[in-house]
Amino acid sequence: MSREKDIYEVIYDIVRLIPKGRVSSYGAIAAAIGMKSGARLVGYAMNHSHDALPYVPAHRVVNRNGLLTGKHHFGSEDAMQKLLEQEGIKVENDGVVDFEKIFWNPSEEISL
DNA sequence: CAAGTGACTACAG
DNA sequence: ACTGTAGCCACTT
Repeated sequence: MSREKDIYEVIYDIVRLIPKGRVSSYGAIAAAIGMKSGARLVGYAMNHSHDALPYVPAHRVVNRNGLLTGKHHFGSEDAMQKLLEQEGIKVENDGVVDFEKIFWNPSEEISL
């Protein structure tokens, strides 16, 4: 347990910064923190996000295709889709509708 | 120190 | 178009 902020915590912060009604991709977040090829790390971090506090809206994070690849980790396969729909995001065939339109780029927010 | 893991991404067949 | 394999990074044991 390092006193320093682990990369995971940084990822959690990014995910928490995702505004309601928007979604982001693992690769985008990874690139935002400087690991443009560390998409897997983001996914791995999300897996631990269940212990992260405050709550991490991991349901707003999808793969590059906009597919709810991590829905299985929410306990119920419909849980993630349900959460997204509650935020006004339409989900169809396990994929976010208009993903490119509601896509939130963390790099732009972080650079600010 | 080395090997294993994972909610990804890209390229090849 | 779809399936399979490889590369990638940081953390854990």
